[in-house]
Amino acid sequence: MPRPTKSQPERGDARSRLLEAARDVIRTKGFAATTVDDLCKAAGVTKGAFFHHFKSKDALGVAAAEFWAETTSQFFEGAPYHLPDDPLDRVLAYIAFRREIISDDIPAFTCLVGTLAQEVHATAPEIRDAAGASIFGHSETLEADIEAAIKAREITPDSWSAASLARHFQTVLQGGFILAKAGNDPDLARDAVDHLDRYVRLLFGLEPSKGETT
Amino acid sequence: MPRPTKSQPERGDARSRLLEAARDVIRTKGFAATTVDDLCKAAGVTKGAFFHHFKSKDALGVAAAEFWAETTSQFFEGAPYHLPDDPLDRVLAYIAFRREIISDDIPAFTCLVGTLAQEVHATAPEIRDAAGASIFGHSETLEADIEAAIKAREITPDSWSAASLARHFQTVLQGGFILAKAGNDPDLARDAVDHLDRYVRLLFGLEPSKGETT
DNA sequence: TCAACAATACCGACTGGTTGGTATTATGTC
DNA sequence: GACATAATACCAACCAGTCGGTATTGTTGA
Repeated sequence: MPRPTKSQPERGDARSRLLEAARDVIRTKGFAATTVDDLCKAAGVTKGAFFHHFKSKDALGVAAAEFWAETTSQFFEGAPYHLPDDPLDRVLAYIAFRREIISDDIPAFTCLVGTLAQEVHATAPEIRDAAGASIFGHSETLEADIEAAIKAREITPDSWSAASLARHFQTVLQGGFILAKAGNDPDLARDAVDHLDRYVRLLFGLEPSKGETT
Repeated sequence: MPRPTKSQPERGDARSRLLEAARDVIRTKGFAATTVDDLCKAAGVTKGAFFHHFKSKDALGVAAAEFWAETTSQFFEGAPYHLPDDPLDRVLAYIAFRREIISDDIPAFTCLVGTLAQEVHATAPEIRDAAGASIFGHSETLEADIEAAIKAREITPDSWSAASLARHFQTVLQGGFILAKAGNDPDLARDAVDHLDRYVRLLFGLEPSKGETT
């Protein structure tokens, strides 16, 4: 008897299938333009299943943001940029990693919660706050390494903090995603990350990296 | 006989009233969540007027992006950051100006075409391209000053160009808008601009600015 | 071990309201 | 009266959400 495959829906996984569908469809079409039927079709479930697991479309939006926070934090926890002994090397490895995972498919590398926050910031506070928690929660995971790098490299920030710089990483990434979408060109996101790399090296008094051709 | 006021609609201005309404409503609710009736109500016109001037909702989206491009380019042409004699001073004055115009009302200072591009990048190429033309058209207006600053300050960019740095200005601004929305706090956009200011000063070998408290 | 029951998961037809868009008519201007 | 502009009335498609019902899984007690 063959084990059930992932594409063959199995009883009990409708909720997670819907969340995965939401992650993919909303990044492509946006939240408002995505219908409940779109999500059901993409997940291979019916409307009954949808409203069994989520009391409204907005509730799915919140759950999708939370799902994104969980899955991405696991993904980044397991990523190799934590390996270097030197904290600044870890910070630069994070930036290099973020550059590497920019693929050719725009919806595949852009940020669900950035999209959600942009779209619903004034109309659906619960979704906005869940999206914000994901973004700022992730930036907080960078603060310790930045703080350690400041100490290890013996620099004295003029008027910025580890927390502020960590948030700026997200700023540049989110902005890079917008430009990539506007220009329909993933290279624009890569350019953004290259400038971020250069900024951090300048802040810490390092030589510029060689590999970039912005 | 009193002159007609702006709030009293006059024959012939339905189109521009709709474009102004689109600018304000779409920045708040997003494009997909904004209905044609929303726009008619905000503009004080009827549906007949809407579809007289725009053959579809998407056509209005394109026109709104073009309207944004026109009005913002006029706004920035008339702004005082062009006054300094030194080109790098003009570049830094641009950044300072962008910081100044960040108000407390998020929809009032965020970017219509960034919102549009994010939302419709994969579903409405005409709107996306009109939005992209606005963003990249604006960044191109900065290139001459950056280029002149490179020459005047006799620096040799390691692997960046004036065009790439000009685009990065838009990256940081767009990203700052996303974080401001996600955190529901305009200060997050101001922090982004402060980091951009610091980056440019570092690139050109200047001392950090004093006034910031990021 | 197994019936009896309960809880959970899921299905899909249906509904009431909304949406983008159209057809027709009215009005002001040259 | 010809033309652009704009108001009214209307429509078919679509939307989020409901509801009655079924299938599967879990629990309980003898």
